[in-house]
Amino acid sequence: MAGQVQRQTGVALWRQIADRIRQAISAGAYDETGMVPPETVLALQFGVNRHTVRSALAALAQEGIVRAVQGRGTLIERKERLNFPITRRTRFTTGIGEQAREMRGLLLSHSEEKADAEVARWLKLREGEPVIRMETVRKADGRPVSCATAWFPARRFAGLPDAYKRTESITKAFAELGLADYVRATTEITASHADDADIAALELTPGAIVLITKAMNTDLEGIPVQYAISRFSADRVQFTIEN
Amino acid sequence: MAGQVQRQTGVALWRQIADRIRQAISAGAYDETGMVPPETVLALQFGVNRHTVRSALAALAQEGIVRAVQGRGTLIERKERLNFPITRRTRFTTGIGEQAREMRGLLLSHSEEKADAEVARWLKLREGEPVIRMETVRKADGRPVSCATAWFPARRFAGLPDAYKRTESITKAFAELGLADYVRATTEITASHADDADIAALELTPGAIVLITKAMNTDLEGIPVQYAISRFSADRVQFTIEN
DNA sequence: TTTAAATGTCTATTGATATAGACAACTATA
DNA sequence: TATAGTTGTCTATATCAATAGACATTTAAA
Repeated sequence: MAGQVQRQTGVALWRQIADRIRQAISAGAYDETGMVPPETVLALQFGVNRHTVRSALAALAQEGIVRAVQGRGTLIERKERLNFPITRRTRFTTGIGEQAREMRGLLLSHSEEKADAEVARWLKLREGEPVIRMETVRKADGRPVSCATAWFPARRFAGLPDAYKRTESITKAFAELGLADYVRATTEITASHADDADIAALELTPGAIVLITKAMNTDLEGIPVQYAISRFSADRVQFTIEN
Repeated sequence: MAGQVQRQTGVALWRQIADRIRQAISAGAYDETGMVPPETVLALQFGVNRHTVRSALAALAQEGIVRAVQGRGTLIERKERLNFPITRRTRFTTGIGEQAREMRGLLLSHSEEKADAEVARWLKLREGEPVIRMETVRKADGRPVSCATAWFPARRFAGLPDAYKRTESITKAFAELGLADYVRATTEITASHADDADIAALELTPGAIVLITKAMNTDLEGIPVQYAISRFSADRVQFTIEN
């Protein structure tokens, strides 16, 4: 963990340091001891005052990632960065399945609406054709991993929101409606700062980074069945593309 | 662009606002006028003082995204994002080629060294075997798009840095050394705040976001020929994965 | 039991961030 | 040529972020 923090960027040093330590933890940098280095050592490493390090550690403690014990040190409570493979067979639950005990997809809201230009383009519909929109949050072991807005052709998938609410899985909901299999056709990936909706849905703090995917799934005949914009906490997730 | 900014989170209000405006610009929110709303309007929208908005706009002006003209308003200068497809045949030059007139890869430095554990794992070498390391910056129409550190098996690709310096392309450099074709095997994608090296190499400002890829290319027999860590300006680039 | 090493708490000071208000300077247009 | 609307600059004040140092408290090991 080399490299210095940056001053006068509008991002407080304690927040930059918190982000770096969080990342180091999830990269397994402190696995041998199960503890973060002492505050004085971190202060030296980052070239800041011990109090600044303490602010960073306090923020991580607030997130439940570390726990300070007077006299002993600062213990690591939790260390995750989920790996998310993107392939033709990308599925949220099975993709992350082995890395977490429990995986849930929660339906926040849904509605039927007319496809705007963008949705129509991705789903290969005409503008104005009916689509189902679903807002979802996906959680691994109770921790929000991503929030998504997904669109589906309404004529083909009436009843999808109900099935999703029951099964908490797109794959299973599709299966209930007679679509046994589907494949990931296209994924676009960008990154940005979290906006208010992200901060609320993913339990982030302002200034956090989100990875954003725009993905289109098709059935086995290449007909689009889903278009989704998903937003992932960059601290908790990475993507892997295997070609 | 509704929603309020958040206070006392370690991220300065002016930076949150700059991020939001940058995003709104790239989403085309102000395409009709080609201008950002007046400072007083933005201040009202975000619920902050006009001076805070001015700090945000100053940061965006520094990035070259807007330009303030006294008496008229704040004009939008730039709102583009290069698309970078990731496939088995991912190549920097041909991938972005159509979206820019000129595409160059510049060799900053190179050296021969012994593979550390990570490089050895990716290139399927034994730790300590000789590898060539190259630091490069890739530019589209003179604008830095990414900087990369790449490793190659030294025994197989002696002379690669020279060939790259001449051709400004990995594909062509490989070809000169007798490797006619290669494929992208694996790509990992994460995101983070830009560090000092990124800021210098990519001409960014502190607080900017970088998309980070760790990629491995193999020859047609599946033998690794390159491992590279590339850092892209998130404001200028997006990735597309076609499956 | 002592001691070293770690976190916890307090005071004080400096610089960055944010607000508030007033007014100057410039642009486009009525 | 006024005038409304916009950005630019200045002063002043309050709060947050960061540094600095001193010392208390707790833990684990010598």
